[in-house]
Amino acid sequence: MSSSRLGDPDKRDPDKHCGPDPSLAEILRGRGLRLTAQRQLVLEAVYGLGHATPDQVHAAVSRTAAGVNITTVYRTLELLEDLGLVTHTHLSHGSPTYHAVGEYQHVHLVCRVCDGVDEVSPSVLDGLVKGLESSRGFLVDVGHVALFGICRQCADQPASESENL
Amino acid sequence: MSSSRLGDPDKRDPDKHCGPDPSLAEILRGRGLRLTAQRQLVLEAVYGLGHATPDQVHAAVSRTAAGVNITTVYRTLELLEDLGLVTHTHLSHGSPTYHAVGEYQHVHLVCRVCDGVDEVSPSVLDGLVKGLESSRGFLVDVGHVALFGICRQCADQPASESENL
DNA sequence: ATACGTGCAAATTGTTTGCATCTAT
DNA sequence: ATAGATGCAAACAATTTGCACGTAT
Repeated sequence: MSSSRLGDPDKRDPDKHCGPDPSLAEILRGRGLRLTAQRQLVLEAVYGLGHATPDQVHAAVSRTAAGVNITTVYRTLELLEDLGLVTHTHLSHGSPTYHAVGEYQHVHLVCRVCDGVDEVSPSVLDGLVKGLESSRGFLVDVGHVALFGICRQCADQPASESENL
Repeated sequence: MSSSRLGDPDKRDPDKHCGPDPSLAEILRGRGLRLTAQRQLVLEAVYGLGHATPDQVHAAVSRTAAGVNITTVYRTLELLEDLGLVTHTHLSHGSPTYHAVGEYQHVHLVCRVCDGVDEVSPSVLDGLVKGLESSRGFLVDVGHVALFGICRQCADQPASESENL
């Protein structure tokens, strides 16, 4: 509890993400909310991790500034989602996966066998999206698509030696 | 709640599901496992419900035969999944959703606003599936696709009066 | 008769809530 | 100075596990 060097927005590549970190303050201010070290850290963690569970975000944040409570991570993720800076999806079991909005969009390919998560361009969905929009009026949230199945490696293997991670 | 008519495989439309209920016994036997009332009930519940959480399955089973423990439902769902009779996906938050394998395939359209779940034919995915298979060698599990977005009704509305279910 | 299955309760794990304290503004 | 934010602990909810009893085979 000495002087924690928390107020450090650009610990990582500033141009690595399109998310406007500097504007976080403005967005918060606009709502009468406060800019805190924790909020910057959580947002940075989401940017840096690509996609991560609350627990993983907490771990990442803790690496930089120990003492940040998991409760705060939950609350902050919820807030950031409310602010439109991040969203979450459910890749496989358990905890939700958060990722930055505005981050380059990608579709998740989750392998049922090895649990690996791959990413592809959302353009693969173009046809599908148009089809559903015209036939059902359903607007697909391209940024949140997760497709489950079997990846090439696991499909090739005899399905028995998939014990290794 | 007197004599529980447990051993009753076709309480519902026998041709409503392609899942071979009668063969459950054989499948179990083949593995040295036992056919029990609970297992039949859980399987029937999944067939009847279309897709449901463990809790909903438990409720449905309890309606027919009170006293079946939620623990057993969990264990049985896991077993049935292992046997290849059911699978689960994650539609929105929380608990997983189980549904029968072999059931007519369908793609879920989950509305972020009203939380409604719609279904469409997997044929809408044909192009996508082929594309991913050739480009990535990824075999999409068509039966487990959930697409999130906004349904027609919610898209039309001014986004404020979406309070009604 | 015997091993598998079930129910019950306790243990885990993930997430939320209440409240006193702390701090950005 | 003051309302909002955080940390801590307790409350919750969902799922899993251990174990003695029950039952399909």
